[in-house]
Amino acid sequence: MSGDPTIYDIAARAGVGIATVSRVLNAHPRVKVETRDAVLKACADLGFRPNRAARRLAAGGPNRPRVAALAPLFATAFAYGVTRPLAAGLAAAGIDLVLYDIPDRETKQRTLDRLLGERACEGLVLCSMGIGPERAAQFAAARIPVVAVDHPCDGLPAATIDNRAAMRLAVEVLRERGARRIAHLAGGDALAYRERRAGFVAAAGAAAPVVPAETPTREGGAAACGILLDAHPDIDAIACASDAIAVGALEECRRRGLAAPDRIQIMGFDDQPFMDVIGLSTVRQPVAGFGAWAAQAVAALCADPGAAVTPVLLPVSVVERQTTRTPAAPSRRRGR
Amino acid sequence: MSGDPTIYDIAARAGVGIATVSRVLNAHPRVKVETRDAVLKACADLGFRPNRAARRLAAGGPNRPRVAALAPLFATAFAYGVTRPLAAGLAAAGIDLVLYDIPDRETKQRTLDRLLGERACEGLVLCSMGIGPERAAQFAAARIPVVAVDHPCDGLPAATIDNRAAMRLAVEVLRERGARRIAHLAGGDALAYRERRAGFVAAAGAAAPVVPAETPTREGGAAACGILLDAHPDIDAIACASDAIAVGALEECRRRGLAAPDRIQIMGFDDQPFMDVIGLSTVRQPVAGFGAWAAQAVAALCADPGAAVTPVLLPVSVVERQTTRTPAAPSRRRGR
DNA sequence: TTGAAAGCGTTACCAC
DNA sequence: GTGGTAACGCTTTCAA
Repeated sequence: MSGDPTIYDIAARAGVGIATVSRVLNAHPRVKVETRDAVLKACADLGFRPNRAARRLAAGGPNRPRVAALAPLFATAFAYGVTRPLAAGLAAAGIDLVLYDIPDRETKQRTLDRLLGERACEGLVLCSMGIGPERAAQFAAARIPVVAVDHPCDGLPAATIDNRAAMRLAVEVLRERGARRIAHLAGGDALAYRERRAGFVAAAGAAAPVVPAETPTREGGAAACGILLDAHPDIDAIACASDAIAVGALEECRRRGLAAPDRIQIMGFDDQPFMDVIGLSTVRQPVAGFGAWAAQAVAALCADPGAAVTPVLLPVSVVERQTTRTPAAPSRRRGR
Repeated sequence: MSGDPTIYDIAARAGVGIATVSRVLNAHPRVKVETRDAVLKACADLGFRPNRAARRLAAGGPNRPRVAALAPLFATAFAYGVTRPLAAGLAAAGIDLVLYDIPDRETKQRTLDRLLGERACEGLVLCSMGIGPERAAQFAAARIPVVAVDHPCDGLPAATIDNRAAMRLAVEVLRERGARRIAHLAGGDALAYRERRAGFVAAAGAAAPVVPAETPTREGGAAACGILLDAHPDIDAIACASDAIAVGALEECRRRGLAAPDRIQIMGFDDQPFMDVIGLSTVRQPVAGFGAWAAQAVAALCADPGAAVTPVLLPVSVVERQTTRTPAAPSRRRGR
């Protein structure tokens, strides 16, 4: 009576053999109704749940690999943009995808502990997050390949963009469109946001105003924008750490009667769905490319742990729409 | 040499015992380096992949339930809106979520076959799709609880909305706002779309124009809208089967110089993120509610197959924004 | 219709 | 360090 009940417990309680219990569980045709009911009752009484591992082992099904993906599903559409091609790519490779929403650091560590402790997966995809070297060593020791996406990680193959360069590019475009006093609405602690911020400082100078949004959401963006405009009413352009922040900023500006792009120019980051109809100029990043790369990379590594997976630096571009001034016709500007 | 290689094969090839192979695989400290390398080489040579079921059975880890969710991840944000609370709710219940993207009928059947054949899950969530009675019987026989979301299904607990009534409500609102010649841009074969169409016909009459979009996307919506306007230039309102279709229609109308809401009113369906900033009037459905309900329902059923799970009919409401005429101030209208 | 017993591929304990 | 050898919990013949 220590752990979960097994078919032996059920068999004993129902006064039958374990083979009979198994038959009942598998809806085998030739079982007397009374015995069946007795077994079912015993199952219910004991709260019996068949052990999946034992089942699969005995039944001899295929040993399908499983990949765990950790991502901050959050409010943002980013993780979803990555998830879809990931799911599709893994399915094509006959790999199951177990999705874990990681809202905070603690959940992340707990999830990683579990994955490791229970040997719950044959591969790991990290979306927008990294792991320390000890962790990486643990996974290496457990022979579980790990790849990262949207976040570089020492020693792990990763698909990333150059967030600094991307933000520098955004600032340059804003300048070329006539902006003189550019500010930055930063995101949170995530590395990508910190890099974007660093890129902004590098391009706009240390004196340029930077206001962090409490959360990388519309609400956070609007609030941060309010603080920014109160402190620096003369700002004429805002480079934002994400589209959500940018939309919030845009709303706040409208609320204050500051027209975009004439009075103030606004640049987002991501190019989420519908940003084109909103008319937000933004830095486009290859969201689907992240997912596709991760699927291919982790599948290759699962198939052959020695496979050579090359990290990639995906290209970004700025898409000029209605929140930045027009140089000529709306165009797409190449990135780095 | 019939199936996959086992540790016995590795042991034989490396000239060691299976216990040693196991030690190597688990990064046990006390293994001579040479033996370790020999084992590793044998593993590589034979392409050995440890059997997860056997591992877990022997290691005696927790028998964590697994729930499979089938959803058309598609272009729409709908499935994602459902997925997040589902992932969160299941995680809280200690249940793993395996996500399957179901782009078409064939994939669905194949996936269900696999799930059943391999007994790959302890619970199933169907998003925006149903299963036939035979299927349902198969899952019942396998004692795998199934719940549906956004799609009613005979004999299965489901969370749904009344799509007919919702679309009738949309038509009514449009009428109250002065629309006289209302048309419908329909979605695909999915039941929800068919119901919405039926609701439209019921409210607007069989003579009202209905044009199906090739795909329930912006492109599909724009194309269908073009066809509609060519055939019926006098239309003054369009009730759309989804937000994506509505946005496409809105774009097409703008392209033709038809101003919304003055010349033509447009109503969406879903209330996806950012529809408020686009200003689309739409029928809001409780996307997150679907996911939360499914998590709770399937978790309850996993814990106790006899649990009473009540189907729910979630409320909808129409949100009036800038693509419908204003009655007074923009307001939220209660649904049914 | 049912029971006994032989695996399924690992892990882990116990000797050597 | 390393090799036997019991488990682990279930499915599946094979007889009865």
